[in-house]
Amino acid sequence: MIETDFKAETQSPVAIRDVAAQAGVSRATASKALNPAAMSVIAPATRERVQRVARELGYYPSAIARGLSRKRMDTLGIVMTPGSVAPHESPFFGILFNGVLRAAAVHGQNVTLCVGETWRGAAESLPRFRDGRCDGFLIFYQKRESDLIDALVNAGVPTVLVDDRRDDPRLSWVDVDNRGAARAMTEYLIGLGHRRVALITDNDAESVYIENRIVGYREAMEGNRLPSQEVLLSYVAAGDGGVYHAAQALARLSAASRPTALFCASDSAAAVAITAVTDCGLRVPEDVSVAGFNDDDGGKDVKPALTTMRQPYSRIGEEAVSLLVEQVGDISRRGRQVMLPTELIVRDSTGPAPA
Amino acid sequence: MIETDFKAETQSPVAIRDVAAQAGVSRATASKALNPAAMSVIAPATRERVQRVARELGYYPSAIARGLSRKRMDTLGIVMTPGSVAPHESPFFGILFNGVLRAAAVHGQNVTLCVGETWRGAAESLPRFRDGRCDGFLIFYQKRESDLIDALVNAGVPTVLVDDRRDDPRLSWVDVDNRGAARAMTEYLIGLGHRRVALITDNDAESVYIENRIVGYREAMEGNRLPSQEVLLSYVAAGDGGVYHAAQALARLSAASRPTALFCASDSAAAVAITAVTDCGLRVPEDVSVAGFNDDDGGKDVKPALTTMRQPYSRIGEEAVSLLVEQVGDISRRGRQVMLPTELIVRDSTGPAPA
DNA sequence: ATTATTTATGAAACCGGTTTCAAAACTCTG
DNA sequence: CAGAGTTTTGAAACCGGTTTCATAAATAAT
Repeated sequence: MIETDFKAETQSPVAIRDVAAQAGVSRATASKALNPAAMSVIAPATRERVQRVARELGYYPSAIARGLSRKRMDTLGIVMTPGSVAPHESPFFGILFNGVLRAAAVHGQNVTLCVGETWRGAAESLPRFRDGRCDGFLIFYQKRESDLIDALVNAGVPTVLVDDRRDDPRLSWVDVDNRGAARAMTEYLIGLGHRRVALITDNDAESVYIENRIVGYREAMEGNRLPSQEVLLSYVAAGDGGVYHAAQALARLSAASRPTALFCASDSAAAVAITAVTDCGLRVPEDVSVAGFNDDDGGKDVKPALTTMRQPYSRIGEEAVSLLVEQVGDISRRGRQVMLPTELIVRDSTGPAPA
Repeated sequence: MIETDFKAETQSPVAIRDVAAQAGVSRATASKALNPAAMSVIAPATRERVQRVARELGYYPSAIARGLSRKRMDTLGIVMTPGSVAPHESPFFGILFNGVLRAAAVHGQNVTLCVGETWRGAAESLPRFRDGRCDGFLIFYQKRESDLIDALVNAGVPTVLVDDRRDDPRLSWVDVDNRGAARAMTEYLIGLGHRRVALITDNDAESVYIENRIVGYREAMEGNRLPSQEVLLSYVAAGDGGVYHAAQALARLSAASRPTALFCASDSAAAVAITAVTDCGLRVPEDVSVAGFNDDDGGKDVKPALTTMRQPYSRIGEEAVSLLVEQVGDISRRGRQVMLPTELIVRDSTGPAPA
């Protein structure tokens, strides 16, 4: 056991009682004099005296004590999977975080990271989610079978999902129309004359948003009476060179059966696909068009610059926060859904189908 | 004002007093029966009864109440600049986060994000750092003039810096030897026969780690009696096409004065530089070698695969956490420094200097 | 000058746990 | 079976704020 002779002072050693004593008022008065909401009740002279004393004494209010009494911590939790900050997903998180953090600041909310150590079996992590630290939760892109969401919603915990449409009417979510966007991208490629458009995903259909992109792709292909051609890679397989190999396998098919367009479910997958195709001696976009999704991975810097579907990540983050804050204030306001528009960004990696 | 008829239940409505009452014991006994540390003091029969009742009632302990009484929240704060999750920095954060989160879990600590809204003027954000929410702070790569670190250290708040060596003996930090690593990379390029090695940074020397990389580069150049050639771009300029233009400007110099090697201070900068150089009709690495730093940006997938200096991000995160946890337990344990080794990863973007 | 109002303040309870310490209930000894 | 020793338990104080409500002080009205 470690012996210590002086204590850390994360929490200021001067409490409101000290301020009150020094200013010659009661704790109640000091509290009111220091809080914007109740401030007006206190006589200006008293208020200023208390505030001055607080400053002089170096008083820092305890968020914990306040939280205990107010039953509100003004803190939002971001729930993420242990591996969700994996390298190839991180650009996305970076951008989303910025939106979330900015919006949270506007609403006067703090943000904390909550890692659910296990996906199935919410029971295990529920205590950490219900310990009062957070007033509500933002859940990003969960696997379909996760029971954490249900557990939280059933417990009446304010929760906003950042993920494609779920059917529980008690659940708030915000996302883009992944299905429509994937359909639009596919239609765009078909419109360029491509007949063999292959889909490569670097995340399997366990994620709802990927599932919806797959469906959107199929709708477009079927709507045009074209056969679909899909390579659905798991998250890990994709990170492990899977995309490269898949793209190369497709590129090596005979000219008659080789897809003339590759629709990748993420920008990073698209970047890899371009490399793979080029390595096979084919040109992008002259021989094969390659399209991405997200517009998150510096697609401008890829060569050729990536055609992709832009997600309004900042706005997604902002909307999610405001939906959540609303719900924290009044739980009956849950069950609202926001669908944000995507934007087709045409750059140089796609072109007319080869004659 | 919004009227609400039923309340959110982030915090469980059943408190320890309810468990105690239902189990027919006092709050004190219930508390002990439920806490691993004190559990052994309670008679097995009583303990089990209390635990069963707690389960049946759906009791979730309040971290807030516990924190107030224990004066410990078991929470570590990660301090970051508002823009530090910018797209081109995010891969790095993603990786670092993983290490931090994993280590925190091992130590039973929660992790929260703290955004300092302003760099100069710690006074402004200090209240948020001293409100008791976090037991200590992890500060990532600060600008040199930031006074937040001093403010925290002076206040006796446990703090660990993830950044290159600082001189305050009260400060704990962990980082790689940026100076040595940059020197090693430069020496490696010189060893390949390059005489004109240019340095491009996508962050100006206000950051200590960049400053040290610059110094390391200069040491190597001067040590070999070679003139240095530096393009130091600010963070924003770099994000704004600055790296591309700088690299292209260098590539367009006459063959006699053109650098034959580009040492970029980050992988993303290196990736852009490769594109820029290629766009000028030069080949990498035959005409110009390009090296990166960090090994964070999927350098394997860049074409040609990037030679770079790998940072042990996971270990950095883990070391930082354990240094901090140690300090939270005993503030006198501050002032420890850990320097981790980097590793030169040679891939295809560098080669012998052209004859 | 007295009473009615308004404004300012503080005593006390509360939020939901933990911890200390004394008392109560056992278990052993002799 | 008394007395000593050990194990269990609970009353009460505490952590540091907020909030309610009654009272005190100041101001206005009669």
